Amino acid sequence: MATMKQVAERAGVSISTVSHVINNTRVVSDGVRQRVLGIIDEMRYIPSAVARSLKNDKTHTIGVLVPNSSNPYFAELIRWIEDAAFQLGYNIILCNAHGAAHKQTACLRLLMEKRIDGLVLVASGADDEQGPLPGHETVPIVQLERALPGLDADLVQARQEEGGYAATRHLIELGHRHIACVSGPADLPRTRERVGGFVRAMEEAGLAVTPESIVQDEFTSAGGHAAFTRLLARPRRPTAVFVTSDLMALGGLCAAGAAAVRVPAQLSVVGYDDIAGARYALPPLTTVAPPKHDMAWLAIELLIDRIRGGQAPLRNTALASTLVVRASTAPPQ
Amino acid sequence: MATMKQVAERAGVSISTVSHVINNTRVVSDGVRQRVLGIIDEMRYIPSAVARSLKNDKTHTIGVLVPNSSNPYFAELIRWIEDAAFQLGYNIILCNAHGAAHKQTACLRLLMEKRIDGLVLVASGADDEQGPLPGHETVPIVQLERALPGLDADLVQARQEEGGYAATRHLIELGHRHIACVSGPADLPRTRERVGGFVRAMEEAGLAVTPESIVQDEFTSAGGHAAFTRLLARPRRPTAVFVTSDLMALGGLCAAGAAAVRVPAQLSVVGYDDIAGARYALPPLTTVAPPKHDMAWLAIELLIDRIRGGQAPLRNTALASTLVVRASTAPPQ
DNA sequence: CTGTTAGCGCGTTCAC
DNA sequence: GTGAACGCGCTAACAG
Repeated sequence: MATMKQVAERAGVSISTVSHVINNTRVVSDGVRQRVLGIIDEMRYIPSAVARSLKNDKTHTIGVLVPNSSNPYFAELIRWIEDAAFQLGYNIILCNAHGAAHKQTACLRLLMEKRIDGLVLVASGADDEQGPLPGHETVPIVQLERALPGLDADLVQARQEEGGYAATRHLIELGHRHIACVSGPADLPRTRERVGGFVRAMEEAGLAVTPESIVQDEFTSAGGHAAFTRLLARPRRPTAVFVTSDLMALGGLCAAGAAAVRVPAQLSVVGYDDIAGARYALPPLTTVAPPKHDMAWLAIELLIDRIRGGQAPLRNTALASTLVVRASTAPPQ
Repeated sequence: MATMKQVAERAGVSISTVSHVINNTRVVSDGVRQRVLGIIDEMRYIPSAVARSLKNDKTHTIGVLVPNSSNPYFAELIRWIEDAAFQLGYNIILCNAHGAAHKQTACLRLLMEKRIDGLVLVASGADDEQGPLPGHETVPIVQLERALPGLDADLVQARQEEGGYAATRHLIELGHRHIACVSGPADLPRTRERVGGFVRAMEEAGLAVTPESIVQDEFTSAGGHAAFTRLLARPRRPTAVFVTSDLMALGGLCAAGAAAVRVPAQLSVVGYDDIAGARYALPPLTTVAPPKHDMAWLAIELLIDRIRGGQAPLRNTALASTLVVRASTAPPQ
């Protein structure tokens, strides 16, 4: 790979002239400029961002650390993050923490070595297993979706509790009285808040929330399938279910189909996340849609502002989600 | 952020001693080693991979360029790629080309500036709009899934034609005679090959493939939905459909449900890709499963071998896919 | 308008 | 067992 020095020699000018031609950082006579540009092209010279980074102390690279990038919800978020970052001149390094706080720490360490300019963190693991984050003091962090207990960093999230509330209200307004909630593991904050919204709506409507109103399982389609299977086997089935994630809800719809329970005729289902698959589920899934695009952009804009030295006080932005009503909900029979 | 020099001063040793302590690259007396390690910890020193890269001409970073990372198929592939790369000591920079060859070129240019050690390329755009790839001469490339016409690089793929053939055979063996194919745009090579397998199986079985046997639309759930809607409105409906992607098939199942066409009783459906959503579709989707995990690992291993200077002749590996039979296929009524 | 030069943080050769 | 010094490719301050 050609270097600036080689280009300079070949063009018969100094290194700095080449540099200035490339960066438009001072006036260069047109003749020289053309000649240099020609040589650059001819030698297929590509400037080294590595050397540039060493000099400027900026890599124009943002780390993105998520629990699992193949989860459709995160995948969609990442796509918008990449989009926003790229348009603003940044690349992203993607890491999966696989739900384990220790792997999260290991990834972060590597990202710090690579001298990322900033980090978008969608935290992994339960709160109580969080270790210290290497390098938090030196690199701006924006937390997405979930706040880590001891971490002083900007936070962009959607109002989870409100979403759970809206979803449950929707079911109540349709006339449902016997409503269950299928949720992921209780040690994940987002899940907990969504369930909180469910409980609030229920109590507000004077509907009882018993321990068996809430069924827990893994935060996956398989988990949703299992939870629904248990739920539907009960002697007294609910007429509606609020599920704390679309992935689980999709698994649930599948289980309902297998059990010959018709949705929404016999059972209404509301999901959460509005992943792409929800729209084409059978029936199309009513769900709570967090503003993924806006969250991603806001997170990146916030982060880049910090990277540029923005000293605004810590921001904690909670965006509103919208209930998307499709065909999986209807009045009870 | 602390530097090696600062650590050295604080520890009262030379820079090179610190370096050797960190890299275990020569014997250091135990007392000094411990002291240095202590200071490193105390100062929260983290070595700079940027400086290291400049020196060694290696970034331990791999570029991953895909059409759209939020597509579940690519998302799953990326997850395995990240996994493999991380375990072998590499990070990935993720870029979306959004199906446009020119954006692909732009991304690649940036990746070259960042001096990625290698590139995993899932090519975007139609063949005829491909421009030259900046820096192909200097950086090893492994193509995944799809070969670019003029590009001499290793290729890892799954046998598309064979998959289309197996899917169609499955339908034929179930007793179907009137089989349609719903495919993505014909200018995408993968689609074309899958359709090729469909045609071969049909002809081999003496079944006519007429122009109207093949319905084309966008490579999305919406496209699949639209294609199925048109297909099901025909006076003489097929009894089975081979769909060239799960995303389209899922949209198709949704359309079938809306048209009150029962799957598989009235219509068998086979998809392609085995994305996570296929397993929990309604009914669970029979589909062709490319070995995503193996493809990702093979691609990364090949790439890293090249990065380390491997001079083996160009490898073109085509892995077998497996037909996963679920509940969306059955004999015709 | 152009050239010279001093680092950026680190690995490595050579000398002690 | 340890240190001094050079250079990776580039930017920017300074000099002309």
